[in-house]
Amino acid sequence: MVPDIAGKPAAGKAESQLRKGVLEYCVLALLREGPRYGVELLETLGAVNVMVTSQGTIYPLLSRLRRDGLVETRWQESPSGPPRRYYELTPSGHTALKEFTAIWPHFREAVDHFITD
Amino acid sequence: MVPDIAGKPAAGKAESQLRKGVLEYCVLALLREGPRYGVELLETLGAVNVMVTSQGTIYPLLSRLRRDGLVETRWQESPSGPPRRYYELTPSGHTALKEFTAIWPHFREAVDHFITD
DNA sequence: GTCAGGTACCATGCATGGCACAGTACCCGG
DNA sequence: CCGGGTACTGTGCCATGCATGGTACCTGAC
Repeated sequence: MVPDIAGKPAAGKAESQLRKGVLEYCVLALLREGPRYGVELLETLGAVNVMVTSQGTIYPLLSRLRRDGLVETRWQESPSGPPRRYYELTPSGHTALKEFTAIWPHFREAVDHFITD
Repeated sequence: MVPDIAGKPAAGKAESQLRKGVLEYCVLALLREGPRYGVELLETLGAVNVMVTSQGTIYPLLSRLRRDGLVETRWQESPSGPPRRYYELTPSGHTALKEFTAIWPHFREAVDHFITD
């Protein structure tokens, strides 16, 4: 067993719920710039405080994306260490990402509207 | 049985997941301006497209808020129709709302950061 | 060699929260 | 007294983040 990334011990309940349904699209967005593998995605997301997450979140998420045909994968040797599974956007993945980027601004402004009196 | 608010037949999967963990605080935010009852909250939220939801969402949510001590309620007669249960923020509710409004900007910008290349 | 430690991946089970569906109760007008 | 509108409640499903507990591979020290 390996303890998850050092950082903070995972955020509060609210953050966790916020990530639901967003993490998926953040991952898709990262893949827009080229193939990435699991741990790499985990670290890139973790670079932004509020998106810190764990392997227990990322891998099931990536499996779902693969199951739903939004990404494709291929194994590739690592220069040092075990082989890595690289994830890559499919056309469906691009479409899903575009749909989200279209919705997100509306959602964001809706929340702003209610939160800021 | 009563069909839910006319409007659209509920949005897509993505919207539904986005609402998770946000709806709760939108409701708290609305209560900041004074006591409101269930159907009223439902309509106010529904005025913003992306927040359209149903009784099946609102009432369990309100029950949770009450269970967790974030709101208090009192019954009040309606000028026409069955009595209404009015919801009101407790100190805990105010605190929870403030915590969320502190987190939300970070979250919003994190998503923007990833989504917009 | 072999073995400890780091890297990378995977599977199971839980809690949460939105939602569909179904039901109850009250009030009014005809 | 009864149909329709208003308002509230409960149950069960599903998706998702997360904790937990692995497995497998590689490298370097000894």
